[in-house]
Amino acid sequence: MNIKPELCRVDDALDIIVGKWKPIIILHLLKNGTMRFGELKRSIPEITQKMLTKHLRELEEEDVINRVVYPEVPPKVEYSITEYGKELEPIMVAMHEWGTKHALRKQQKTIENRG
Amino acid sequence: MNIKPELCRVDDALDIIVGKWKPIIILHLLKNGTMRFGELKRSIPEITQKMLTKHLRELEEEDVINRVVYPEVPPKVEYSITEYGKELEPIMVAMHEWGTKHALRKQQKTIENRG
DNA sequence: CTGTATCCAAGGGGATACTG
DNA sequence: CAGTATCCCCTTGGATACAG
Repeated sequence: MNIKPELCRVDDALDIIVGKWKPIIILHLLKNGTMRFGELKRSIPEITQKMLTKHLRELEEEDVINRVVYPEVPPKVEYSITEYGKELEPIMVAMHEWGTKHALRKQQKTIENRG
Repeated sequence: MNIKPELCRVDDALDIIVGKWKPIIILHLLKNGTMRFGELKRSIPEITQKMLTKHLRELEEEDVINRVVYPEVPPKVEYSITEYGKELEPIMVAMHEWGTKHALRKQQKTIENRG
């Protein structure tokens, strides 16, 4: 460990990533590049409009995503990951991998306790 | 991106890491290996006893740390990172690095807006 | 289609006092 | 020394209705 705990910036990263649906929003945009509001909504069936809007605004505020409004009727709004936001990918991958192991581990523990 | 958003396990990792003082607790134990309760408390001056206890219990529950009680008076309790918990280090490092950039970026933005 | 506005419940976290 | 026990506030997020 070469990170000094007192000087650590882990929380700065967590502040951006944490939010019930933020990781999955980021993953969708990392994967697809650009998506419309409704497209995201359909990709994440459980999310409410309110939370999708709120999370998107917060991610935009932190320069993780871009928001482009087309002045049409009906409205069309496209969201895309920024170059900067793309740098979150290694973190996502590392967490996904650790999370996969962890889920497996918990599952095995449950089985042991049953037997 | 080879992670399918619908099958993503990022949240499983976040569930373990998120908590006001959890990252810093993990970093201290990654760095020092083994620490006593009071030693951790002194290393994180702002934390309350209640939250330190709560976070330590949760991390123990997830096998990220070990808790060893020495039956002495006064009591002595030692916490240490598990081998499994050590696997969180790459995530911590990745988040710290991104977080450092992000903090710098926000700082520059503030300066721009002042000018 | 892409949002706002409002109300409400759950729980995370702080302050403080007490204990074996 | 290493915790518990209470009380209390604030934020997060869900449900629902409305709007340009």
